[in-house]
Amino acid sequence: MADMEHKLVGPCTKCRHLPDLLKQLGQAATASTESAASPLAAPLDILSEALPSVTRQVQAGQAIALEGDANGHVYGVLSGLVRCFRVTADGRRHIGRFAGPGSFIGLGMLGALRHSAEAVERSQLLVFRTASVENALETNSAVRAAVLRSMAEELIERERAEMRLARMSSDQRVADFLLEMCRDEEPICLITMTRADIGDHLGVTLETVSRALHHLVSHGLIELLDARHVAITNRRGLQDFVECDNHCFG
Amino acid sequence: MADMEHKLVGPCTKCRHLPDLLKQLGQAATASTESAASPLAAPLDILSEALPSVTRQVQAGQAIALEGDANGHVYGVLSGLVRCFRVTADGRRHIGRFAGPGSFIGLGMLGALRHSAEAVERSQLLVFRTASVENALETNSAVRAAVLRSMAEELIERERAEMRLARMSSDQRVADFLLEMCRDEEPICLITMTRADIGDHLGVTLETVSRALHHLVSHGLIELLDARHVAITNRRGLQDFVECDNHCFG
DNA sequence: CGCGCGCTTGAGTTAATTCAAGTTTCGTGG
DNA sequence: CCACGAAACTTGAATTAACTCAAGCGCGCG
Repeated sequence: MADMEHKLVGPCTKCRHLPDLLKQLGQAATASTESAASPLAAPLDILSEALPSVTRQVQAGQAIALEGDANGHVYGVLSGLVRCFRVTADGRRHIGRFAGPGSFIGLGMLGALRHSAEAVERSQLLVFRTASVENALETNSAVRAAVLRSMAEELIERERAEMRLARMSSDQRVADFLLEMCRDEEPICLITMTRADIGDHLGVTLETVSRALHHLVSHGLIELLDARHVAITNRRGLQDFVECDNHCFG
Repeated sequence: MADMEHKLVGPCTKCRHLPDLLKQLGQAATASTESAASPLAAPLDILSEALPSVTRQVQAGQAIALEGDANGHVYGVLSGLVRCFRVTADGRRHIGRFAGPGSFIGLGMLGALRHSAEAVERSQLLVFRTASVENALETNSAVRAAVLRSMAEELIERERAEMRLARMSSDQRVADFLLEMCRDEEPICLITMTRADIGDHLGVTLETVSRALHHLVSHGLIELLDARHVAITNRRGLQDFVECDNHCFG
């Protein structure tokens, strides 16, 4: 308790007590403002302007869609986080991706949804009709570009995940996952999913995720403020570790 | 040239000596003719009719494109097999996919190619200019549908690969891989890639691939006629094994 | 304040790897 | 056409990374 105190403050409740650590890591909060002026409008913005949609609010843990659904909806994530997963015949779960703000679920689904979707945390969704998206694909050049771009981005995301699964040690998988989740400069990152979620995404057990996180801590690459708050204290080191040969420490 | 001649007779040189096994497995050679009447024209056919292209012949082992290429080409595989791979900083290779007839390489590449490509066996390619594909996307509805369909199919392929990597034992990975490679009814299948290729695709070592194949043999699911010729003697059993809980035999 | 879920940590086990021969297959040149 | 060498494949033995099982802790929620 007492030793936690100096760690607590920032974007969220916990982080508010940590201005020193923030400064020490030297990331200006103002740096993020420039990203607002994006060169290309975000695909989700384009779709929401061009097409009719309804917003939907879902609570943490709530189901959004089920694998096999052919109800003809495409979802855009406005805020929060959604896990997209499948369950195997023997009951194990694989989380194919975590869809954060700006991501789509159900694009190019070719008939039926291939993953179930649940909110990891409270999330806001934009719901489109698949038919209207497909229609706009024919008539609206901006929508076309947005959809193609999103699909290509999803492909890139999957390729990264594949590389992790095929070629990395558990420690490296967790390290790479952290880098993917905490893409912005902000060094303190709130991990809203559980260890089991992370494990089911990375193809390892939840115990292994826990151990890997602590390995990263003990090598000075990250700090765990509490179970859900990770400070990336050495981003460069993390990146090197992911790309490096010796997969696991000591 | 002359050595091509004898290949036109049957599926392959080796298989000609195995008519009894073929009959025994009871797959009528005529069954495959119906697939010629496809409901939708194949994406590659559509592109080749709508766009200018040049054909390119590549020998086994020959490089087709390099990761990072921004030379603006999209490749369609007419015949043969192409491995699409990356090499990590420490020199290990990951084969993201094997592109067979009908597959595209470089669609939706968003700037630069994300994988190098090499022919596994002698292959025929159709080479398009990326710019002309992108142009047709705007003006040609059939091309649009074909490209979207191909991208969606690639996504499905990757998802299957991901599931394998994340959730299957080495025996199951190899079993599922065989099912993916030998999709047609034809029970005897020529595997043109090496064990190392398969291993680099499935995220296991080449020794493990070899062992897994022999496990499958000893459980009566497949037969190895020689190193490269696999007979799927129990397709249903293979499928069950892939979906089943007990990942590995004995 | 207590209960439950999520997280951590340890000990023993196992699947897959690494290393190391040995064998087969294939292509090439004599 | 055969012999040779290289590449691919197989198989075994020892090692190790990750898993399973199990216990204990801590935080948050009712």
